[in-house]
Amino acid sequence: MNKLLVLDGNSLTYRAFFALPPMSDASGRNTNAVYGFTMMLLKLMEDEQPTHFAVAFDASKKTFRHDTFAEYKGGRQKTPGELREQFPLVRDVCRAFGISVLELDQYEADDIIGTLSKDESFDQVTIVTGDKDLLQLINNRVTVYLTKRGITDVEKMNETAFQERYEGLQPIQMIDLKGLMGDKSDNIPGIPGVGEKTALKLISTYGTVEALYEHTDELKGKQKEKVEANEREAKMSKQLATIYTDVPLDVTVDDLVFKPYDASAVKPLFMELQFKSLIGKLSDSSTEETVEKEVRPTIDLSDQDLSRAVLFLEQLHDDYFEETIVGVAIASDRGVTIGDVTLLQDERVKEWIEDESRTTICLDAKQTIIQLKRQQLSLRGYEDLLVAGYLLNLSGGTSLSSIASHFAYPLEEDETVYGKGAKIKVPEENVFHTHLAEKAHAILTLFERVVSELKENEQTELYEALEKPLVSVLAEMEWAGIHVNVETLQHMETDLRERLTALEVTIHELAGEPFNINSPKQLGVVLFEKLALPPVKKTKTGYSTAADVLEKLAPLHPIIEKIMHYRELGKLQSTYVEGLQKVVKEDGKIHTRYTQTLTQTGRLSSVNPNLQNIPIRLEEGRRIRKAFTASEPGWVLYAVDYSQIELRIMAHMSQDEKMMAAFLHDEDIHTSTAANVFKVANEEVTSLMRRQAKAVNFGIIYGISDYGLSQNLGITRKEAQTFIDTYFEQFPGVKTFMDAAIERAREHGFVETMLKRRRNIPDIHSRNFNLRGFAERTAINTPIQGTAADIIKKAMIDVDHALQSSHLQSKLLLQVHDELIFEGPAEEMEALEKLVTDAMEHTVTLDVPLRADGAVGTTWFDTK
DNA sequence: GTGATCACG
DNA sequence: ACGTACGTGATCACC
Repeated sequence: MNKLLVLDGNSLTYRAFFALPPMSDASGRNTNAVYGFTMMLLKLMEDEQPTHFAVAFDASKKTFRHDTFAEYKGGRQKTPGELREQFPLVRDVCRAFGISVLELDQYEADDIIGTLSKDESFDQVTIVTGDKDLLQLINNRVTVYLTKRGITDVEKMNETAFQERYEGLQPIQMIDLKGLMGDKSDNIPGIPGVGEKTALKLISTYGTVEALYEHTDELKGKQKEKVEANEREAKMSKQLATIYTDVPLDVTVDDLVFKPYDASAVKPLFMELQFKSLIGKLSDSSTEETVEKEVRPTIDLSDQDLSRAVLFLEQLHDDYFEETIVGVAIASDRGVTIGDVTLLQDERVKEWIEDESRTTICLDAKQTIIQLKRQQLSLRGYEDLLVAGYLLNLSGGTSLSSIASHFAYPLEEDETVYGKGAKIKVPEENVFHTHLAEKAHAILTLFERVVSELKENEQTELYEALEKPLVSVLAEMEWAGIHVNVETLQHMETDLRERLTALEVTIHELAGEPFNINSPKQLGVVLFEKLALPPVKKTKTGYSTAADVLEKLAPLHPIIEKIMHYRELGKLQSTYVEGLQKVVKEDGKIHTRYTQTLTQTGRLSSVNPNLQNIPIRLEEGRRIRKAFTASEPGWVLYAVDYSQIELRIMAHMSQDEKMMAAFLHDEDIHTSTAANVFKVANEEVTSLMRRQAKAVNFGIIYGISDYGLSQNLGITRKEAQTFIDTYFEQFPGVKTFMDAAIERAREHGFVETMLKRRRNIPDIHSRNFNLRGFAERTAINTPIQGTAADIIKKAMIDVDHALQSSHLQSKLLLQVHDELIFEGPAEEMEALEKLVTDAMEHTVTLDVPLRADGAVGTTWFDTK
């Protein structure tokens, strides 16, 4: 059986050139496109095992198509010199493998491929290209492999796949489709205003362009006009798109026979091109022993140009306290060096990393700093692509791939290279090293682009003075960790286990049967079917058994109270008592990781474990905090939080007179709000009035609605609405501020914080009531929550500077949104308290004062 | 992997 | 009439 493999040389070389970072050989020739093409070649030879093999190239001069249409392929970007000079090398590689190189004056590679594909001496023909035009050649003998993103990945298109993609059309109808829709990249005009959708419809109705023009009387309106006015263009476009299959090739089938290649013929060329890692892939096993394992550095580490270069440390999972480094990439304008973790111990590399006079561009500087610390290396001058990209508030989150796609930079997904889930692994060396090189090069290129977009947004200072310096502050906090007394947790575990077992027995007795209390489904059946309690609320999947529902049911059955208690203790046990013990490291500490590039508002988040949601509201849970202590004998903890920071920001931003006055007079804000809303003196405010005013104040920050407030206070919507109306009457500045925030979002499509942090709010114009309502509340909440985040971040940097220039040993350990937790020698506490509260209260100046309150304790529990 | 629940600011 | 409070992460059950 004859099997022909034919490659579109131009298309694949172009693809490789743009997909790979620059590479060069010893004599300075560019080789990235040759390298990519060669990888593809090796893979195809192995996968396809062809009996015949050819690579077709475009003739460099004009083709017969230009006689038909002078502007054919007009408006194309000139081929860059760095690419043009690589074509001869690509041909050399083909010849070295014994593959026929075909090109012919006046014809394009497409036509040569078309002609070969029609030769019935081949039982099977496989065409590899990035050009969809070639799909017209598909039939039961001919398959087209289209290149996808990346180098060696292809999409295999046979008749079935084609019809699936093009709604039942025959492959040959591709030319009719092109006739109508044209092709921008080849400058084929088609019919203006007709795109893929319309073209597909017309061709599936009439079959061909010619048939369409015999039935134009069946068309209507604008479409009829457009089609009729462009008959000449459509027919010419079809002609241009038609691949010519009678090229006078002077090769015979026998000329194309492909035999196992002679590795000794290829090896010298690979040596010359410095494709050392590819030599190992050649089929002759005798060559393998001579291959050096390491990828040869293409850049010189002592080079001056490395004053700004990328250092990228690859991990398979994100926990940089646990994960090993699986690969290292160093990239500059001069090229890329790839290695494994041992590269970091190379003396030249070490010196380079620790050189304070230079800047290291990182994808994730905090990850890099911590991983280097684990290797006893320290990194000072850094840039952080993810942190910078985060500030652009791109849709789809912050990642290398989202930043790449924002700038239309092609990059293979990690998932395609490493796999996902349980099967995630480092692929074979070539694929892996290519991917590392691509990523490192992407980081280098994208960083500059992000920086210039930040400048356009006036966010340069936000990055330079806030987010960037915060990275190393967070790294220090994470590295320090917080000490946990595991014995305390063990005692709680035993105690809770007994109480949970007892509760479980009681609940099963009350239910009359054993069931899994932790299963909302089973619990729903017991409560609402067996015990016939009234279902208050439903979820998508069934009855709701959430806390607010249980609260309403509590008076109806004694089991409810037990379940509520069981839930409370169960949560403490599994999430905190057991969960925290699992993440205590050998040093007796917990090292959380802060995510600086996740939230939509600018807050941090904390993972593995989350130390920003340690219980405090309920006494039972609050005891968890007894396990958190200082790390040295004689040291204590100090916790300090901003008092009402969000409402103070609201007062400042809204300039509401009454609200500002309350803070300027240092009044209790909820009492003051209550006095205004209920129109009584401050002294006459009852605890119920204060509680309700507090709920209204929270509602204000969240972008209030009558429904939300009524749910929170357990009152009717009407009553809630009355509260809101009275509130806005008393605080008209707040109302004006809220309306203005929504208006700003409508006008600009985004809202901003005090320090120019941005959040895009596309849904503000939605016709969907829900989405729009949500967007409006976001427009109100984000500037407030986000400004609070700006302020505490700035305070952290100020505190860090103040501590560094002091004689104090105290360290910042944790941040919990509006609260900072420190540890230090007991005798330092007075000085620390002064230094910290001073920095926090004066890091920015608002039109109302900022207040920070703190307390010292031997455990976190005691800092109250 | 998703949804429900609940811990925090 | 519509059906929500803003922002997170961990655990469990269940498909």
